[in-house]
Amino acid sequence: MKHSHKRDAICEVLRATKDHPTADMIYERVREKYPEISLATVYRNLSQLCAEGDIIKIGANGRERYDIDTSAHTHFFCDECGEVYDVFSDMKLLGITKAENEIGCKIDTAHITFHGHCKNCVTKQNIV
Amino acid sequence: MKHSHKRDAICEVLRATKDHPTADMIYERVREKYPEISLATVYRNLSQLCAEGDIIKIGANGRERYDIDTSAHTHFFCDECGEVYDVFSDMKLLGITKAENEIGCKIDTAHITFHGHCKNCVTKQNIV
DNA sequence: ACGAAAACGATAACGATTATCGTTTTTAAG
DNA sequence: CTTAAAAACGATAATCGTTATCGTTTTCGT
Repeated sequence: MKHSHKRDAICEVLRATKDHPTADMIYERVREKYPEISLATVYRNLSQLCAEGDIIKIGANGRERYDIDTSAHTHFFCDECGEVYDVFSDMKLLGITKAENEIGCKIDTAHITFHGHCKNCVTKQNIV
Repeated sequence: MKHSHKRDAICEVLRATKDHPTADMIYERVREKYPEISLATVYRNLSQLCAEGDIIKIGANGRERYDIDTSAHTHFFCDECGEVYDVFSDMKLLGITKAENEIGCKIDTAHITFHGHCKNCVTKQNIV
């Protein structure tokens, strides 16, 4: 729960945005305050923050993104511009028990992600 | 739709299994028929097959896996042994329209993946 | 103030994937 | 069957995101 100055600055960057930045986006933004910071430090602290449950990692085609909001919510990936948005509406998934019975497993979590076109990209399409 | 011999062999490997192999698992298996095949050829053909919609890629922590079953189904990832299983039970997700309204987007697809412990690993835990 | 522990920066290493390029195989037309 | 163009190939270099190493610096508790 105790953070170094640079680790704090990384959290600060994450708190200041809703765009789910990648490691090097975070690196660039922290450099405004700590121009000497190393990319290794960013990665080291991001791993640590994940391990301690302070942030979450959301994988998107080979590139990890980070979110400081660890509450239960869903992510929407725009396939046009690549942006990632939070969705806080409650989602209900029916059929989990049936799935567990089908393959005899114990399902701990169901990960739901949406893909499509965000507000901006939908209107852009309308113009074209 | 027309395939080279090696591309056919890759499809054959995928047709013969339900374990969603990674690129180098496929490489090893195709080598039984074509010992001289290059890993590059495996990757090249997998990309092509994906682009043509003959197979699908399912990303799992930095390592891609491939599935020749392109019908709508869900995947279960065992967090203990790393196996990936198919789930064909129908799933119903309620709240998509609410989510679209919340952020003003057009949701094309909802990706659902399950995580937990598979049959084998659940029983293993009981012994311990 | 001092020693241990934690954090750091630079950079090498890593693993998965993609790109390059010269050679071989397949295909289609004559 | 020959031939020329297109497609596919193998070897390997390159790329990209991430992790590991290591010697130095900073922080923390006493």
